[in-house]
Amino acid sequence: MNSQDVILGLLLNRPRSGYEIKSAFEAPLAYFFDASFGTIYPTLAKLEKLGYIEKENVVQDNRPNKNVYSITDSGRERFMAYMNSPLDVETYRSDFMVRLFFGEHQSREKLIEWIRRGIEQAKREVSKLREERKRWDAGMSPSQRICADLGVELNESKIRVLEEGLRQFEEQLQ
Amino acid sequence: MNSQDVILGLLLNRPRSGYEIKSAFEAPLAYFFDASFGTIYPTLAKLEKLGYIEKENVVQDNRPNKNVYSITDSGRERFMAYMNSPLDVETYRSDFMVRLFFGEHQSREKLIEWIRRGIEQAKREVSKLREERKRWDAGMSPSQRICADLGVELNESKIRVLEEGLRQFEEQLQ
DNA sequence: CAACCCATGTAAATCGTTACATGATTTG
DNA sequence: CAAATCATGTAACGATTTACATGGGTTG
Repeated sequence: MNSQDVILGLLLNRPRSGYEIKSAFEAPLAYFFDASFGTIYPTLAKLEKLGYIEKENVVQDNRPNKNVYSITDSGRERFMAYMNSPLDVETYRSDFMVRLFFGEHQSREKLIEWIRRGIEQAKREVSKLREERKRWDAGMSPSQRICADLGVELNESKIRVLEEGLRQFEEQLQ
Repeated sequence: MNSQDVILGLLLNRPRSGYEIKSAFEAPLAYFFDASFGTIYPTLAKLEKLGYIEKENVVQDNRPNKNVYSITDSGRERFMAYMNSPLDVETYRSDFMVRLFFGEHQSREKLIEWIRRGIEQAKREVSKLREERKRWDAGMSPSQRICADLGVELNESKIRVLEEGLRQFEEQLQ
């Protein structure tokens, strides 16, 4: 899976501009894949060159003009080939957890501080995801609802584990 | 955070060869960061050139010789600078979840099949992590235990959410 | 009028994966 | 004797981030 596959998937629903694709990377999709403008625009150019999408320039009155891309039959085929290809292995990359892993090389106070911040951060994330989940709920497919739920659940797991860890660190301080 | 930081962290405990570093990427660390030989060896060469680590060639009888690297004072400083630098944002990249997100473009049967496999996969992962957690438990620091617990918990969350999703899909089939 | 949103792109640099290349030793 | 483990590296390629560059329109 790469940005090509995901962008084709987004264009399968409806034509979009690069800017609109960027804003489609919100929860719940953003939780599992994200791309910046520096990826999106070159990828659109490449997909067009490959014949998977077509560009149409749309003139707007009150806003800058935009290039709206739609998926072609060839693009649909390519997307379906991706959907049936072998799954990539999942990766969860966490600087925060790596630092915890190396926590022996920090003071207990600092570790406690880190964990507290991690908990706060995860709580903010849960609020954000729940809010977005409510906001998009009507338009979500059943499988998208699973994605949204997982985003929330993963963060809640994290909160539970960190709170339990924090409790143990604090006990040892007394 | 990048492979340089993580490798320095591993060398902080004890000197290791590239091959030994690779095998240090097991649970729970591997769950949050991983590196291949193609990353490890060039990174070691770079770290040595930068003066963060030192190479010693160790001759072995029954095995091929190896290059064992130890961290220098400069390397320790560099690692501590990393530990106190701003946190990178976490990324959870999941091909599986992205395909679920685009699930509208698949048959319900296929989706059910996918979700079942996802559940099985997560269960295998839980077994593996629990086993490794038991195996390393004695030698783990308190914060490493948090890492190990989180690996298990995240997978269990995933199993719960997928099982609930599966239930809903199956209901609709009847 | 400042800040923010809309809108598109490029270029350099970094980072990492995969495959290739090699070879000794041990274990079943 | 085959397979697995130990051991080190390179090279090509692909992917992505970050910063740069530009500029119109809207909103408070």
